[in-house]
Amino acid sequence: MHYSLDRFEAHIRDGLLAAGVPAELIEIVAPKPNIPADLAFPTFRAARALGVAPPALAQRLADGFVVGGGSLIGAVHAAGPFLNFSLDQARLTATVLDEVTRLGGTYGHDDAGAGEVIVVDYSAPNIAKRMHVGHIRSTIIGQSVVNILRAYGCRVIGDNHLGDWGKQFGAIIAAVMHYGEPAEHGEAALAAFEELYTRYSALIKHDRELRDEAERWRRRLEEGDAEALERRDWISALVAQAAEPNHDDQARAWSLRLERGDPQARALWQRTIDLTIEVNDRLYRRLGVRIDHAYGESFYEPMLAAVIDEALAKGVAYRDDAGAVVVDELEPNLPTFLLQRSDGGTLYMTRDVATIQFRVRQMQPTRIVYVLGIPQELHLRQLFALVRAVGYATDIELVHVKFGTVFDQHGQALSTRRGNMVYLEPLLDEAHARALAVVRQSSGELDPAEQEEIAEAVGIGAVIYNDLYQDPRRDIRLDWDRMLALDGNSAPYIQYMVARCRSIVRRAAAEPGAVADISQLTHPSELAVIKQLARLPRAVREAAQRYAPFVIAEWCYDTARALSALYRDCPVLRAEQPELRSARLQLVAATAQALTNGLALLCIRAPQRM
RNA sequence: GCGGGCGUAGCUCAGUGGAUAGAGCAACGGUCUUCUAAACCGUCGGUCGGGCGUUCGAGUCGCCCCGCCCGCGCCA
Repeated sequence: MHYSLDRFEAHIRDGLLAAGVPAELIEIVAPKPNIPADLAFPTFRAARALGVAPPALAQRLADGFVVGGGSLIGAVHAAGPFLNFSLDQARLTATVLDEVTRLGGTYGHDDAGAGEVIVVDYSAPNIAKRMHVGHIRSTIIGQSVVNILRAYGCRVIGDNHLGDWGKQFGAIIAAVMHYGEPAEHGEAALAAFEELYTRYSALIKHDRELRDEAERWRRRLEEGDAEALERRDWISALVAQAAEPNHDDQARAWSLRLERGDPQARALWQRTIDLTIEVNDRLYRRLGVRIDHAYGESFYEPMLAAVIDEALAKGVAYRDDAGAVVVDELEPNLPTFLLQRSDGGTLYMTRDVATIQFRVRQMQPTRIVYVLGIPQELHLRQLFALVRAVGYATDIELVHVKFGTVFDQHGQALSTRRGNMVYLEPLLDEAHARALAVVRQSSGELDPAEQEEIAEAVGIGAVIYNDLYQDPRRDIRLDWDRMLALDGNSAPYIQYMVARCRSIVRRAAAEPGAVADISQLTHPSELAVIKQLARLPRAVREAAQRYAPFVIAEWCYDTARALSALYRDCPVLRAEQPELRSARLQLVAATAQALTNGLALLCIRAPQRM
């Protein structure tokens, strides 16, 4: 795909080559915004190689630069050691408006990623739990990365690696066996499951404390401690009690029974999966999230034995005295980890290895991208090292798109037990409610159903944008006002600008228009918007290469700001000339289109009215 | 201890070797008889955590410190 700025850069490169600058010394950069140029060639390196002073070289190149016919280069001038290039504004305007109008919803999209097949692993909520603010990160960042990679031309397969297996699920079954199955429906049922899980975890913790205490006394007894000797009988009873199968053992036992197909365990397991998916789907729809597959950890159970055997056979892992399968010293400074528990049960790691093997066989990806939190970094490093060592994914790029942790307003980790957990559904409802209050105030004339629709797009857009507008590696401290902000650098600001454009276009449609004369678009505010539109394709490429939705968010925000200057400076419907009015109308329509495309990559909808 | 991340305006953040380091929020002051005031304009605000180095050029790269966060075998 060759967009206008690509041709501009190509023309500059050709001109420099023709002037005798060797290709390897040509470096074209975007100047700082305060420099009155669109692209620049810093001559330092070339000047040194050619044995002249940089300003002299810049001047010589500027004097002799040949601009071909039809070129997008408007002006070339030396500024000290820099050779600055400005766009031919009339040609740029014509080209960009043509591109946006012609491509519509695919303006900004590319074919540079063609040939890539990328599996993106994201969202991955746990079964029998509600999604909370922590999950929104993987879900939203993941979906946006998927959208961006698709726009880049890659074939993308999204997979929701549900947490539906392992000892954690064994604990849920054990808890249900202990307390009985919740009778509630929907989200309330998930909350009830969480409650059981939390209570059961407390029992496990209590058992562990008991075991520790028994161990302490046993040791004191061994050492001939006087008090211990006196309480000998009590201690042996304590030790015996601690040695009994406890709640943790039961959780592990249930995870094993589940793995081995126990009908009772499987039936309960299936019910909770169905329940969780039903509840989560509603949230996904609100967030504009669609994930192609949801195989889940359980799907890989039949492949695990072979994975373990192969790791053992290849000498990458060994079985220790207790029966656990250990992976050791794959790389310097890479901590040892397990592939199988000593009781024969499998682990997160085991299933992740099988998952890679399956994806490679089934989907033949060129890349697998994990959208996972920073705390999982070590796990992924171990996983990647292991599959390389076993030879499962030798020529496949394995990528960790990482993001920081969400903390509460005091910097404390979110936890159900602390009572500071923020769940996704109430968060979205709150965002909707706040947006609705503003809609009612400023768009009271619209009918209530449309007000609801706008509030949903705006409120949820605000929440999504809050998660996508910055580099995701930073930790986030929860701040409701910022998360639900409806002004400043926020989705509602951008949506509002789009709505203004559409309002103008709507009003204009009522009256007949003249033929547009886009050569009249010469106001600086008009040109600023046109240049912004020209930059979308580059933003898409950069975002795709960096897995960075915030690059798109930044483009949207800058474009919206440029638009607001246009709105201030250049009346559209009351333009001085009918031909100018039509030209501005075309520009405004193109801007709304490009912004809508950008927001779509972020899973944010742009309402017609606000 | 080892490994990873972060440190830029009061707060939240851009800035991926180039020119005078930029936004938003907050604060203060202005702008609705004129295409939507969820907006716009202005003011205030910086030893880029500290040091040394590499380079024609460092917020950006390397090394050493300081501070905060995270992770490091039978959870996921």
